[in-house]
Amino acid sequence: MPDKKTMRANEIAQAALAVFSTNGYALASIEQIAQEAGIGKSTVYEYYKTKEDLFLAAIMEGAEEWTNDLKAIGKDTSDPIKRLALIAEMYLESCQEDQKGTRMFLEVIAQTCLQGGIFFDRPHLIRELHQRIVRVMVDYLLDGVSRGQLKPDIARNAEKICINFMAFLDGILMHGLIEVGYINVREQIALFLENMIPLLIDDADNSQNGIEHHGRTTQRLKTG
Amino acid sequence: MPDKKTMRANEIAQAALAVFSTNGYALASIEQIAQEAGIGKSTVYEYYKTKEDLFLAAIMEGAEEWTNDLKAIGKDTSDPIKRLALIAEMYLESCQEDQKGTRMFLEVIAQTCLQGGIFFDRPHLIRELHQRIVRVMVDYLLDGVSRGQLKPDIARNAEKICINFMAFLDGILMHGLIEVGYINVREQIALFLENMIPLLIDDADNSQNGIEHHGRTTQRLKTG
Amino acid sequence: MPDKKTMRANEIAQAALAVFSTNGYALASIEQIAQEAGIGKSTVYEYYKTKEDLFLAAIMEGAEEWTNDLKAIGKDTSDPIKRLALIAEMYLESCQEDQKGTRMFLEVIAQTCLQGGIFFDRPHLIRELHQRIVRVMVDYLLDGVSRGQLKPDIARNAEKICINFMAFLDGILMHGLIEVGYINVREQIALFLENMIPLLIDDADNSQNGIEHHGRTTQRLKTG
Amino acid sequence: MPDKKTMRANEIAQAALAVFSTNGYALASIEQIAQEAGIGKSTVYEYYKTKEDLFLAAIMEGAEEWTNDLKAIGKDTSDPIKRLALIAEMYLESCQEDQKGTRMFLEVIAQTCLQGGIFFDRPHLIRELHQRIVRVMVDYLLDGVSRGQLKPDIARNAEKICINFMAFLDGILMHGLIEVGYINVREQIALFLENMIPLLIDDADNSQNGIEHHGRTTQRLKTG
DNA sequence: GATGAATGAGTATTCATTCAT
DNA sequence: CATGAATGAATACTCATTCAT
Repeated sequence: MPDKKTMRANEIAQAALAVFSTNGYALASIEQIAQEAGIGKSTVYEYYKTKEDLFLAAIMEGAEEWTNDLKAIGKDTSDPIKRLALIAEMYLESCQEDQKGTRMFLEVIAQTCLQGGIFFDRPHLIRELHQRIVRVMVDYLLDGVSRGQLKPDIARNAEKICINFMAFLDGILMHGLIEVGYINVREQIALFLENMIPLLIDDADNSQNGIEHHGRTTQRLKTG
Repeated sequence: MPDKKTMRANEIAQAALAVFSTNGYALASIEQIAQEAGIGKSTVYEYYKTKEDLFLAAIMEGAEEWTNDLKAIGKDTSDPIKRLALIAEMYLESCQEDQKGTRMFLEVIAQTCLQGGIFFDRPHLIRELHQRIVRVMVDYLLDGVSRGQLKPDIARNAEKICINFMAFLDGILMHGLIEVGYINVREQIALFLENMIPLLIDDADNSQNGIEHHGRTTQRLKTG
Repeated sequence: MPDKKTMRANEIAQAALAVFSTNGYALASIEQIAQEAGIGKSTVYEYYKTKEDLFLAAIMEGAEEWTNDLKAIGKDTSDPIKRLALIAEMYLESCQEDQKGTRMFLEVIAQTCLQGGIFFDRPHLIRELHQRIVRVMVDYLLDGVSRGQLKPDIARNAEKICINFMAFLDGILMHGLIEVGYINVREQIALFLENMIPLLIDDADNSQNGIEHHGRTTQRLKTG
Repeated sequence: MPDKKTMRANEIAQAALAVFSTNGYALASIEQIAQEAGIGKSTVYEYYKTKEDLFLAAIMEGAEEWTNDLKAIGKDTSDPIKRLALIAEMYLESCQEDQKGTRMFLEVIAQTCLQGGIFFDRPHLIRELHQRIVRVMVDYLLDGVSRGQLKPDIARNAEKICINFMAFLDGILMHGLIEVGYINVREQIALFLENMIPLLIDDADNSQNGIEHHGRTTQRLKTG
């Protein structure tokens, strides 16, 4: 059970996450965050030494959530294809309402590669987060292979496949952000999965491994 | 032959593009841009009324370049698959040295979807740019179909396919930005193309249409 | 008993009044005002959102003082002629030392009628102040009439008379400002009063109403 | 006949007068003035070394006009009372349309008494202008006296009377500026004259000196 | 003689951060 | 522990003025 101090710190990080993801790091002000958290401006500094620290904490908060959601998928189903679909669904949801997820991703990249950005000279922090997430997804694939649900030869490429998958998801969400109403992100993802899945599974083995027909999986995505 | 005023304006936009893509909009100062352009701070204001205007001009400058490069590919070859590979190559190059392209893309998205961002309440500006680029790529696909080089039934999905392609490319470049040295973007793209190409072509027709074997195409990507 | 915040705000407004009346709105810098108030530049902005706001507050501060002084005269004496003399005296004093009063009046007019001035498109703010002052003076006159000290037929013109009186006072103070040492404002006002007073009083009634001889009143003005 | 250079300089001064009187010295920009004059910004500097110089020239231009108008009145009539009325009329007109006159007066005072103002440390320039104008008016009065149209004993006070008259006129015009629509400047002036005139003339002598009845004079003012 | 182009000095305003209470 | 108050550093933008052509 976390002590009071830690709980308060988390509340503030949550508020910060909301504000940072709405306005971006540069345009977000400590005052705004304090208001969002319902506390005084200087109280923020009792918990975080600098705005950078707070941003970092907010990122960690978000990454934690994200990783947990990702891991939860592993418990929901053991069908690797379903897992991919659920991951896609998770990404989709992250941009459905407030787009918090995608926006933070954006901000993280910006702060990592822009000179003067927070992570510009500590890219390892981000790299670690990134790899933690990749690892979970890779494990899903390898798990599928070891259960005989996925083609054995993808094991070799598992990491690349996952990275490409994530890259696509992040990319399409971003394009969705700037083309709201024009690009139907859900359909785009469904199309992607439709093409991707056959590459992963050994069709001959499907019926024998208790994997349900994946037309449904992607169908579900398409119809929301 | 552009007049002096226009040329100078372009020079400044170029300098701005460099600084904005390095530091991002918020952290870039007019002074920096002026220095980069080798002129005085207030001279910038002789050509652009506000920082926002300048950013817009820089974006347009970049988008123009980008679209031209994209269109040039159409003249280099009429093989649609080669065209895709060249597009991928073009994206790759954009992040190889200075990453100007990807960074500006990042900044544009941020300024479009962040509250208080420059394009937040004029998203049409960006949408138009985006669609202009999509259209060129779609034309390449449809061209391939009409020449019988690509499967006829992709025509229906041409736009979605292109958007997914772009989304992936943008996504992987970004991941590449934060995982420099760890992710080999070139290989990731090669893998993506390897899987994508068979979906586009009608294998039976290959030999008859003078399309060279695409193993080579992706091979070239892999080995740089 | 005003709270701390209000008191500080007043202090700053006082300082602003001093600086604005010395340098005028355009030439006064926030930094100067902050120095005058003995605080940091940005502290000013904790109390006033903009320079305009601060100017407005300073004006109100000044107007408040002015109106209070004017009203105090009503308590000092009930002789309407004496009241006029005291009003004149008050104006005189306002330009004797630092000329704060006249200068602010100048600045207010300028900001009201100059395009781009602060009050140019909200003249009602100033009009209200103006009328508040006129009303007090008019009341003095009407009071004198109802007590039988002034001619009954001036009641009809009371407002015009007051406005002319104020106009003259303001005008002569201004001329005094640019002719320091050459124009003796005190004597000019005395002359004006000398001519004005007979128009207000019913000479026949003087002795009966306990009004002292007004030669003295104006005499006092002349000799300071 | 003025050479080309002088004429151009005058044109510019005229344009400056227009802009300065509209926006005030501080808010007027050289560019605006250049535009008003239909020339390039830097051309202004061919004729006037600094903005201050230009303002000075504009003032002189205005003062010249003003003095000429004032002197013209002397030629229009030899009736001193009529002259006063015409002077009042002249002031009135100066604020009827564009209020150029009053605004410049305002600006001159401001620049004279505000620290950092143009005339702050060369008040003699303004004093001289002022006195030139006073002198003309004084001459009118003395002329009236010497012709027996005005009371002999006002000669002693002639200057004071004129200054008070001017002070009033300037004052009422200013009040008119901030109370447009509420104060009827014309009526206020008429009232002032009504009270002033009897102090100047020896009623008994009127018929003998060919002065028309002055009710008409002020009447004309009242009805515009 | 006229001007387009360039610029430095100046100013309002914002905001992360500190500190006394 | 929480915070109101204070502030310095940073930055977009303006404008009088200069100068080469």
